[in-house]
Amino acid sequence: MRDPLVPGDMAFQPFLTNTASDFTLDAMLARQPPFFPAIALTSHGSLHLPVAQRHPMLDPVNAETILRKASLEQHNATQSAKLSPPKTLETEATEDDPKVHLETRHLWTQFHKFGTEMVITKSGRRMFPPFKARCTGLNQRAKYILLMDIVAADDFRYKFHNSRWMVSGKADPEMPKRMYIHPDSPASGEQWMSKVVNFHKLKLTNNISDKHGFTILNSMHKYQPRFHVVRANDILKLPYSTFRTYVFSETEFIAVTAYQNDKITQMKIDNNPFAKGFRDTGNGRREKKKQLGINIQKFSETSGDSLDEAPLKSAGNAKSIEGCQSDSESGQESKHWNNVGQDLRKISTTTKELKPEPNITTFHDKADRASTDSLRTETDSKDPKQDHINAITGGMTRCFGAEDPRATEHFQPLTVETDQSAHITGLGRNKFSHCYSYPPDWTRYILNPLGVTHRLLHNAQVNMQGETLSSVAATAMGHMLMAVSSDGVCTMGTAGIPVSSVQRVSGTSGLPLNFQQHAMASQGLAVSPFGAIFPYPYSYLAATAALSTTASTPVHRRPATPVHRRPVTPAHRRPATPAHRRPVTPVHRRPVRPPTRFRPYSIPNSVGLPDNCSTPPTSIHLMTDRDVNCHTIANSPIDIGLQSNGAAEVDSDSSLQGSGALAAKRLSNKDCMDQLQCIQQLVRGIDSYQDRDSYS
DNA sequence: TCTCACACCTTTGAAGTGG
DNA sequence: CCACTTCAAAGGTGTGAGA
Repeated sequence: MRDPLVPGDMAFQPFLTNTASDFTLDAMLARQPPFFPAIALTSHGSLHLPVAQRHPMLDPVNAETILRKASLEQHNATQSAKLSPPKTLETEATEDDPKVHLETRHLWTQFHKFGTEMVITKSGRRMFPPFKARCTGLNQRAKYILLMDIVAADDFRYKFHNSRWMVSGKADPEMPKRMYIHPDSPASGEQWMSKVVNFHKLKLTNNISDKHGFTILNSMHKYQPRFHVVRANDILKLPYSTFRTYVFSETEFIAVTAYQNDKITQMKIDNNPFAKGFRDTGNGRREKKKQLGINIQKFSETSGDSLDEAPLKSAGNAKSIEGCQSDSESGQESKHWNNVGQDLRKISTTTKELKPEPNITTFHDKADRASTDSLRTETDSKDPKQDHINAITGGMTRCFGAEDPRATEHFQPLTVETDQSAHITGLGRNKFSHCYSYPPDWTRYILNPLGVTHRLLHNAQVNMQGETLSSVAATAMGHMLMAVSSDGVCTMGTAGIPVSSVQRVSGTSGLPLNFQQHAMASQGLAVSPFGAIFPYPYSYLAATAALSTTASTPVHRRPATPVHRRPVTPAHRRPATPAHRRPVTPVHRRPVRPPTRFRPYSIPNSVGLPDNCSTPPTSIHLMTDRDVNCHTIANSPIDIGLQSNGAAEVDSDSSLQGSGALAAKRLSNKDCMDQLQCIQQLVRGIDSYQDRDSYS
């Protein structure tokens, strides 16, 4: 299936007029719908990103039918592929078989039961529950880049009415899509598998002009996070690398600017440590509120009235909350997830039976943490094949609410590969890829030596977020990552694709994700000129160092103590300052404080450092049955070419990471260098614009 | 429906302390 | 020097008033 191109459906303007001639626009338009929003420089030199318009809806019924058929076809194809796996240039030693387990599934499931809501603000909010995954089946020596993005789950706008989410109309125009690269990327499979991959730094915003690289979402719209595993030892190889996409249906959520469902609010308060102040057991306003409520209730009881609802949280629940409390944040997550992992290891080896779905509901109400873990694991052990069958035959549920009967656990991977041949041939694949936002011909643009302009379009977005990005780094990442987000054809893994997942991702109403403008923004992540990725505090430093620009205070930091802060440390914090201690004056301290207090988000050093591992290496293969599994059918021909070009695909020498020598080695590919140089030249113009803007 | 100031909380890491 | 404690800044959270 291929979307009809509707002329004028989306404004498509070249970002820089002097490069417009480089862009094979005609060829692109002839083959596929445009992907990019119109981007223009304002008079101040800042970038303006109008919201892209949508493609007219396809018939939802047709779309579903096609999706279902494509999924079944692909399932059959992959089954036969199992019998005779295709030969690729990958050696046996480097083969991998990634499986991904959603570590926070129990939380997600709880929230999903009531319709997960995610608050989005202008300044950006984290996701809660956090998206934490555990990977297994990776090649220990190969390097991987892990990414996450959030796509529209359907094409509707929702409203919360009568305590349930209802469709309230057609979706608003989509926001520019951005992908978040895990800050540790790239890292070896061993490193990824040795810990839980946490995407808690991903932030959501509704600010369309966001410059921090946060993921921009529309309020009151439903979204589906996706997890991508890209086998690449260098960020520059992303567009040519094999990558797989994993969708967990329970991570679907609705973006809101204010919570609608009180149950969700309460669950967030109960589970998010940062919201501890609002717990009934805390000293926050909620307690006062509750006290007030109790008084009212007492008054009501004494006066013969009764309240409809008992407090949501029982004492037992509070116990559970405390157990979950340490789950969330990075400081203690290692310990916690180590514990969880141990629990899982204990149980997962013995629970292989398919458990009925109601267990999920059951453990919601369990106060005892062990019980929750146990039950969670039981649900985790569901047979993935059964999942697949259910997904195929179970229809396409679109409901999303407290009465959501779906409660599906679709963990079959969506394998997305940059198999060029698949772009051109294979109608079935194209069908699917189409539905899954990977334009069939994308690789051509990656290969197209003249295809610089569309990269710049995405450079624009990368540069937008970044005071933090060096021009070269941003440029390199911009085009590469954008390429990944749109790259390749989605082929299905051996296990097939859950229709409902596809449906949600692509939009049942027929919205092809081709129309979503993916731009890899990575939320403050930057790529060094040599390909290493840094979190933005580092990138800030790196950028200033690399470009010798004047350092400015990062915009995301508060320049001074906020007025709303208590000027004096609370008494409970300083109850007994020893008299023998020298009084510390802030003036004495401050100059010493570095410009950023962020701890470097270190490249996982868990190799050989088990204490830093969330689980010991011995546990890495002890995943439950329901973890997703898929096979690589083929690598991108481009990828293969690069790999065979002398650059070490399996680069286990992490000590060289980011070094100039390694960078030179990595960039030995002439094409790559040429592209980079070309982009560098073109982006200088953007930088000058930005500099002028920042100093004005 | 959204924005913003706010109180309350955790996280973080430098400074301080004592053995 | 090292382990530990203290403490303040940074930043994450839901609330609630107002637009």
